[in-house]
Amino acid sequence: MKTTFGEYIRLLRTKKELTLTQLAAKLNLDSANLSKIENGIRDFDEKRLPKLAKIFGLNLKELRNEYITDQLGKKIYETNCTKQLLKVAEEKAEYRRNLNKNLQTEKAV
Amino acid sequence: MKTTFGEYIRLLRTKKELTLTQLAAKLNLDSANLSKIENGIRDFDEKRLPKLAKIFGLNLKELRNEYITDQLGKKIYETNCTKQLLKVAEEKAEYRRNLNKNLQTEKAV
DNA sequence: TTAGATTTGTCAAAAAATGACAAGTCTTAT
DNA sequence: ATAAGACTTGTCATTTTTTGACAAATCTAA
Repeated sequence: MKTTFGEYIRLLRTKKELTLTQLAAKLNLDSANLSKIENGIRDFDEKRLPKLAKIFGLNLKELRNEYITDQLGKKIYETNCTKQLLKVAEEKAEYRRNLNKNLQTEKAV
Repeated sequence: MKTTFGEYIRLLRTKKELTLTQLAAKLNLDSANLSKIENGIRDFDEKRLPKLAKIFGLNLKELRNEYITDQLGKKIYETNCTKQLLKVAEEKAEYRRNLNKNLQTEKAV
């Protein structure tokens, strides 16, 4: 998937020939806001992922992966983060994972 | 730098032998909150980066890079994003950059 | 113990995200 | 041309999240 999450939703929606109003109703949200989501003006709320998965018969885990990569991609884009810096960010994530691991073993003692 | 941004601040602060109260004053914030920042309970507010750079005689751009890699690293950590998914996220960032580029040229027409 | 440094808890204020609705544009069928 | 439906845009109240501020606790060294 090399689109934004909003474009992805639009793709799913049009393939099923649903209108904004119809899909919005299924998702419990306003069609105007869904329009903004598809157009990248607003974010899709993570708590609706299970509903979205169900509506389109998608695997929730995979959908969530689409979602988090979109979120991260957006942040990478917004911060103008180069590949080089992204590597540093990944190392810092790794560092946090280790911090957490150490906390766990500490607790065990 | 393979520490969190909070730890980094603490490092800078102790190297200069400043107390939380002293540095907090220079940064225009509460020492209790600075403590939380150093301990990773709260985030450092981006708008204070220029002040922070000045206080410690750091290059603002480099400091900002430390900051955004920390922010991204935190998000990568929190979302349990694997390296593989991170690659996807980077591709999506690239996609957004192209979207934006096309918008610019469209405007020109 | 006491003083200073740091941490933790809490709450109000500020900021950001979301929901809701009205009014607009755009397209298509008649 | 216009009427209907689909979509977009603007705005504002509500909700949620983040931040600032202060009190009280703990910790540490003299």
